[in-house]
Amino acid sequence: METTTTVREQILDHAITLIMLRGYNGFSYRDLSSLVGVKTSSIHYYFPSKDDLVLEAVSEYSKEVLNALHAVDASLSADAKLSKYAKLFGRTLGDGNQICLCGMLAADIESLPDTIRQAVQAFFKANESWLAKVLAQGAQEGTLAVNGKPDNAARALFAAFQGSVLAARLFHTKARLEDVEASVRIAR
Amino acid sequence: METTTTVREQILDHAITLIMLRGYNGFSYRDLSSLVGVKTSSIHYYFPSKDDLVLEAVSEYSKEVLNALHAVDASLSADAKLSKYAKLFGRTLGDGNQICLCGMLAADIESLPDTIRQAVQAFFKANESWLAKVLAQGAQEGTLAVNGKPDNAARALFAAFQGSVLAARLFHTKARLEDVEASVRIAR
DNA sequence: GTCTATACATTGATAGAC
DNA sequence: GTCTATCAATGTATAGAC
Repeated sequence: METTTTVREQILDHAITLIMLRGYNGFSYRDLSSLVGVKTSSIHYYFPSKDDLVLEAVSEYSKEVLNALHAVDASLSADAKLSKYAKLFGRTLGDGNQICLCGMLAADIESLPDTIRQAVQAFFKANESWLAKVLAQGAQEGTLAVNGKPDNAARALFAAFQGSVLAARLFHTKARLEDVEASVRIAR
Repeated sequence: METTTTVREQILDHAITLIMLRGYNGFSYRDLSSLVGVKTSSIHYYFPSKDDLVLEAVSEYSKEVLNALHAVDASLSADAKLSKYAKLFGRTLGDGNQICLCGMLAADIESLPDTIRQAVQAFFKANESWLAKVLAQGAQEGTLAVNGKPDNAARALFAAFQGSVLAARLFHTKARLEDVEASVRIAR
C-alpha cells in the first residue's frame, strides 16, 4: 500500500522529531529544509513563523499520544495500564534519543508565546487526568501503591515520567523509566 | 560589608541564571554582555568558548547545591529533610521562573559535548544518592512511604522533582512541588 | 583586562519570478 | 507550491590596539 505523504506532513513530522531531540532553540528551518528536500522559503509557505510550526507540532503530537492513551484496553488491570504508559513514554527514546515533545517545550517555555504554553498545559492535564484514573483503579485493586489522593499522586507520577526520560537519555539507559514504574507497582 | 565581585564571577552568575531560564541554546554572549556591562570579547577572555562557560556553570551550580545538601542537619527526621530538599528545589522558581540548571541541560544534552554530559550525570547521581539515604531513613522511621528498594525509589523521586519544577513553571504554581513531597510523605 | 573592529556563519523571514 | 535572491539581525569567535 502506497501511503501518500504531503510535504506539509513531512515538515511537521521532522519538526516534531527535531524538537524532541534538541528543543525549540536547537533546530532551524534550514535543518528542516535539508531533511525534507525543499527550500526554507517553502516551509514558510506552510508555516509562516516558527511559532506557527511549533504550535502545530504540539497539536499533532498531543493528538497522537492521547489517541494512544484512549486505545489502551479499559479492561486491563491498573498495573498493566501503567506498563503500557511507560512503554509509550519510552518508545521515542530508543529510536533516536528523543524525549517527550511537551516536556521539552516545558523546558523551553520561557522562549515561547502564550498560545504554545496553553497547548502544553493541556497536554500535561490530559496525561495527569488519565494517570489519576489508573492510580484510583490501582488503589482499589491493590495493584498499585498510591500515597495520598490520586489526583496529587498522578501529578507527581507524571512529573516522574517526564524527569525519568531526561535521565534515561542522559545516562543512555531505559532503566530510569523502570524505576518510576517500580516506585508505584506493588511487588508480588 | 562590601563584597567584591569580580567580572568573572558576575559573568558566571548571570550565565547560570540564563541557563536556568532559557537553556543552552536560549542565551548568548550578547545577553551576558549587556547584563554584566562588558563587551562580548571580554567574556571570551574568561571563557574562550560557550562550552567552557557552561561547563564551569555546571561545576559552580553543583558545588552550591551539594553544599546546601551537606548543610542539612543530619539529626532531622527524614520527612523534615525532604521538606528542606523540596524548598531548595523550588527556591529558584519564585525568584525568576528558573528551573534546575542540570535538569535544563539534561533537556539540551544532545547539543552538548561529552564533558558537560558527565558533569550533569555526576550532579544527578549525587542528588539520587542523597535522596536514597533520606528514603532509607524515612522507611525505617515510618515517616516516608517507600515502595521497593530505596535506590530505585530515590531515582524515581529525583525524576519527579525535576519534572515537577518544569510543571510548576509551566502552570505558574509551586503546588506541583508539593504534590511530589506529598506523594512520599505519610499523612499524620 | 578591556576595548574596537571585524570576520564569518546562521538565523527567521520576505519579495517576487516561475 | 516551489524556487531564487535577498534581507537585517543575531550568533560565536578572533586579532590586535590600549
